[in-house]
Amino acid sequence: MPRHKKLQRSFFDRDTLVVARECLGKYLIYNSSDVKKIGRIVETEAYIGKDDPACHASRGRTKRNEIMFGPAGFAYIYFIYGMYHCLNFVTEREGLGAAVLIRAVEPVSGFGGKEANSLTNGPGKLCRAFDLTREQNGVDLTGRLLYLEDRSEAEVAIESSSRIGIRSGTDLPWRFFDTNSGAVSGMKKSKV
DNA sequence: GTAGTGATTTTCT
DNA sequence: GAAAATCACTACA
Repeated sequence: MPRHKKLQRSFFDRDTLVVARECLGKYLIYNSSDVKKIGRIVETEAYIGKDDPACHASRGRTKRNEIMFGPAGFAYIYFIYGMYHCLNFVTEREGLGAAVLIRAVEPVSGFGGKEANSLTNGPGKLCRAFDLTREQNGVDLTGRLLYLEDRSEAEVAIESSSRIGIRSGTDLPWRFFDTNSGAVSGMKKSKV
């Protein structure tokens, strides 16, 4: 059985909630100039255009969220709060406007020797650690630069809760995280 | 220890 | 002009 299986576009081209849940435990690989950065995904959130007031796509297609309306398997990276970026995986069919927000990963390698959880335990922080900016917006997740690997490890203990950091739609339990990881976010006292 | 607010820029109304 | 899928720092108990 193949140990390091690169995820194909068919992985993303499914129900957003399923993709969000199955992203946990997968490995995010980013081949920047010379350094190969690897992180294990431990926390995600689902954003689905229809019926989701918190989704950027819920108020129609704009230039910023255009990527989300495209085909599955691409990276949607947006700039927020003047200083941070957030990484998403576009899911489902073209024209729907759905994506999975990557909220936290565990550093595996490529982070200057100091692989501390505090480096990547938040949407803005992990983008800073991976050096992701809007230049990577729209990158093909099945290409060579940025992709996911399935390393068929032991099953992940998954838990879900309401999403963090949004003002509407907080009643939807569309946040998924690895209960055994010490790298999940939760800025303040986000009670579960 | 917890709680609150400022930073800083893009994007949309 | 206001809000935004955030984070870090400060104040106070």
